Amino acid sequence: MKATMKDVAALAEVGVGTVSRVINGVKVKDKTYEKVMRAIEELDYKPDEYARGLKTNRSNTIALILPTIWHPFFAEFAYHIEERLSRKGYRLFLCNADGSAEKENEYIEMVKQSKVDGIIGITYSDIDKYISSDLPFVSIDRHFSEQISYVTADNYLGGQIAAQELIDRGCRNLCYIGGVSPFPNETNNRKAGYYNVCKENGIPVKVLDMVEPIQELEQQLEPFLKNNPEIDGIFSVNDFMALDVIGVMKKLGRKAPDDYQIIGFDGVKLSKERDYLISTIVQPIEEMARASVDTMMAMILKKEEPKRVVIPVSFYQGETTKEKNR
Amino acid sequence: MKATMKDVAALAEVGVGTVSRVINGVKVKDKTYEKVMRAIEELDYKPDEYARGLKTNRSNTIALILPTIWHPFFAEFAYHIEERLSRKGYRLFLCNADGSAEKENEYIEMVKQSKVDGIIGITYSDIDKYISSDLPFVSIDRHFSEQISYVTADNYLGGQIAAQELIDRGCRNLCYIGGVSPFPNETNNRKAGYYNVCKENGIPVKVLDMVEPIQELEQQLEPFLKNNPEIDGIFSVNDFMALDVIGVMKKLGRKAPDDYQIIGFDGVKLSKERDYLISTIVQPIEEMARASVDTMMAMILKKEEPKRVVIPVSFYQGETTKEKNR
DNA sequence: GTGAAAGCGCTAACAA
DNA sequence: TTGTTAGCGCTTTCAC
Repeated sequence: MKATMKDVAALAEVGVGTVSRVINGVKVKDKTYEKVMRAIEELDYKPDEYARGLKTNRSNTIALILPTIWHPFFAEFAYHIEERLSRKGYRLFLCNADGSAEKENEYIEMVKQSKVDGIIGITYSDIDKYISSDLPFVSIDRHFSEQISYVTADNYLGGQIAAQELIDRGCRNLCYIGGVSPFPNETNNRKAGYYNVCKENGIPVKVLDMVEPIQELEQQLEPFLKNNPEIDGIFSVNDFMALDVIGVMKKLGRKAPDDYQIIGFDGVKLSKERDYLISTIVQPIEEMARASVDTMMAMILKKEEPKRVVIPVSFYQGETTKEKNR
Repeated sequence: MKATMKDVAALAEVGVGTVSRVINGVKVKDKTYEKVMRAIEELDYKPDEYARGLKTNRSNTIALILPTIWHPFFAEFAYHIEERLSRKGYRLFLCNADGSAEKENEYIEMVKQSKVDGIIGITYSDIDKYISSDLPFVSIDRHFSEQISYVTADNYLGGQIAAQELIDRGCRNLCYIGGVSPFPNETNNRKAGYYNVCKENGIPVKVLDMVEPIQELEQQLEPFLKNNPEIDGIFSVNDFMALDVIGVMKKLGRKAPDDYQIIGFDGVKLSKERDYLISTIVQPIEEMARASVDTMMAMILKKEEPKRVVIPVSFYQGETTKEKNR
């Protein structure tokens, strides 16, 4: 039988209010504290979070809504979020929206009645309408309105860096390969930053923008790459896309970094111990997770206003670009 | 202001008990049902899970304890677990134990007072001592005692298949590359199955077993591979290890599948859409997740006895083994 | 500094 | 079939 606060109070010969005070770190007489702690120990008492939550309307739980945990970028993000939350005594609800706006909203609804203290979300649909303003919400990589906090990597800067690094390595015919989503998102900024630096340097830049969700990727990629053999530098919207491009190029008998150079985006790693897969613009995922949790905590604990956090990115020299000449 | 059951009862002009019945699907008069539903709609009423949990001692929440979500195998597993649980109206607590027995136990403790309905765990320490027998627990890939359910892939079979496939492809000097953990686990069976098939066929088999946690992997791998140049077939304990072996072999100027052949284990994919990385023994992760959730549900809902589930594995022909001659 | 008591929103037993 | 009511285990006034 699980011990309750009443049992503890009885054994320690105090009132339940006093036990509650001890649990919550409210000052009591040293002697009383001792007695209560001994009783807690003896009975292996653990406060019931549900009874507590019913009273206080707090749950020490954050919901994390992701497109899918089955992707190294989101998995790493979730890893860091969990790590920081657990350090602060918070639990994590994991929610895979699975690319469906419907499931995103279902989760929002579910999570509301689950009494979570806040939501951290990488979401693609128009979620802001469903967020009540009193539930702290931190959006990753997506800017809604002034009412909603967001944390994002500096995508525009990333595009700029990618262009500059390719140019510095001798590329003179650049291209961008990405997708267009029905929902506005930050990846457009990657393209814009890239494009502008190309223009400033008078470098021609071709663009392949595929409509998402992307069907028959290879059938779109192959003719584009075949018809534009002059391309010697590629920036792709993310690392996975870059892997696909590399695969198609291999079929065409071209190999990076000798025959062309390519830079991805994200800085995906298969696990903590493994390295980046290719040359890429690295998003500092751990920092983003830290910023998200800090922002969340500020909103929950100090009732602070929503914040906007933009975090710089950096270039990682992998095996798909040449060493830079100095 | 959030609506409570009392508000709904008042608006519908019924008692709270009736509202509760409607919510819980207990039969009431059609007319009454209508009235209550209209009031629920009108007030946008959502039952408070905490009040409900306090009363019923159920939470509709399962804890998933993993070494780390930041690994494609665990991420895929978590993905499928979440998917199936959410379909059944359950929520998922994500817990990264991070390779520490301490953190595993902390989570067990935390989760107990969080009133989860059950725990699904891929754990490495001696967790069984801390599991009270009344909390449903499903262990993945690890067999504790008769009191505890487990779901595992058929690791022994996987080892056998790996040996047979290598032999069928003309390999005559095999080796196994893996690690030894201080905690007993199922990977030993992979090795045993492999080893036995080699013996039965009179094929010599070298073994490199590194002590976990593995330090300076390359410094152990390189001399072993260099000193045993006759090796033409390798089975490694998992896909990541295989990638490391492939990396070192590349340095030594040897390439799969022409210079040697290698088979991994796990069937890791970077994401749902992407393919397996190498030739490998595929664990049917989705099936394992399904079996785990089904077992959990049977224990929670029907109070069934613990179960033992072993699921077959299969070979995937990737680019690190030759086509089989027929 | 501490105990007594009200009540958070719900379920389930009981009575009608 | 339905309404009334007693708590689930805790926090938090309010007196003392």
